[in-house]
Amino acid sequence: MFLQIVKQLKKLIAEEQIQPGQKLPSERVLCERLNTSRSSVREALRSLELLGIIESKHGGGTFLKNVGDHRLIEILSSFILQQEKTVEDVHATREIHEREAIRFICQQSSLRALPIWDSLFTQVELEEELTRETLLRECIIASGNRLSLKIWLQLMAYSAPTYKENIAPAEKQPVLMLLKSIQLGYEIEAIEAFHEWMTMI
Amino acid sequence: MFLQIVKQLKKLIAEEQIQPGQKLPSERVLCERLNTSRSSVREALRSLELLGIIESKHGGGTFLKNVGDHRLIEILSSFILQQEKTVEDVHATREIHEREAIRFICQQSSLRALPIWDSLFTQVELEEELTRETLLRECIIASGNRLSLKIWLQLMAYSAPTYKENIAPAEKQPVLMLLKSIQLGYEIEAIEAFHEWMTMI
DNA sequence: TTACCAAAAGTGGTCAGACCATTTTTTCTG
DNA sequence: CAGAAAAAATGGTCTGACCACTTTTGGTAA
Repeated sequence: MFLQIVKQLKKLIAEEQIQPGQKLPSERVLCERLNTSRSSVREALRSLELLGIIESKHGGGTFLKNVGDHRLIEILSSFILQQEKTVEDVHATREIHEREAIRFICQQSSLRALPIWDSLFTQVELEEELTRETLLRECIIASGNRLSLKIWLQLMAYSAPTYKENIAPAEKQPVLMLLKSIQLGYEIEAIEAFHEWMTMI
Repeated sequence: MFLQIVKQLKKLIAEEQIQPGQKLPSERVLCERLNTSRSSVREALRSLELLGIIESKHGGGTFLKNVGDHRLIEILSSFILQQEKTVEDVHATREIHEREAIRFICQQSSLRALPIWDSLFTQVELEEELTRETLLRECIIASGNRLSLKIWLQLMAYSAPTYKENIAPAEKQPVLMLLKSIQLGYEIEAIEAFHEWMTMI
């Protein structure tokens, strides 16, 4: 019956045309309309909340969340990680996503034209605060693959704290090379600069 | 507190070393051990059940399910895969892992020497049963990154049924090229053959 | 002893009610 | 009309109860 209530809730959301951000009927109303008890309704609601499909505010109500905010991929990633998290594999897999993002950007001239590259270039030159994590995240965001980004974020959680530190002056050169190569579409050079920089850690 | 209980349950499963198929403590025991009420424990359990992580049998108990049986993918598809972009991302991410596996193998002569390549080569030539899925899986297994394999297996669950079909005679050529290129360490050629083959679908 | 069956205990499924904390709405007061 | 106080609504938690089903236990008969 619990799964049935989840289905009924999905149906109700569709029928009532409840949009993201809007409020769902209260728990007490739901258990009347679905002809069940509040406990059962709550079990279904909490399940949907774990998935990030809805959000409950104490005293306020239950709201439908934005589609993009779903935590499904996050949960999926965290479970895949839990099974096999050999440190080397986590790093290797994270780098897989980083390298492919850079490759993809080099191949797509439209992505290389994004204002982000100029911005990053300037940041490095001016020695503003910029971490490895930020830089790599921007690369993957620019690649436009949101799933890859979500997976990378999960993998990143395991990586060395070195990534959270600001980029040291000594590292400026390879980073600049990396950015310039990406911006010009030099795939091979970008990946090599990327490798060189990665192995400095 | 509900999310906290989910965490505590995951922790408990890890600490007690409960293996897939084994029984979890009963709801009444859990709410004592976690110092909470049965309702709260049930809300957490039902959430994990919706994800397919556990399974409750009426009168029997609650059991930890096999990792492969998780319904994460199923849930994922029913909730977010309705969006075009998301589907594209899944395929793109799967191909990221496939390409990087091939690249890595090409670069490591020790991996290219694995007997699996001769075996696959023979299978294609003899027109034995061989699916795209099997072939790609063998590549990723050979790359030695178990985490990448796990992620790929999850993503593979979405892919077209075409992957489950045997490789047609017309496709033999690019597949042979792919295998030969990998075996010889011709990275560029391998990836191009791989692309050519992928786009045939 | 062994096989079988019934009773008992254990367990998840559902429900009802209560109380609390917080937010929202209404009402009252200046 | 504005602001504050009261009331209502809402989610969060807990307790106890009963039901349906399964597992275990114990005893009885072959």
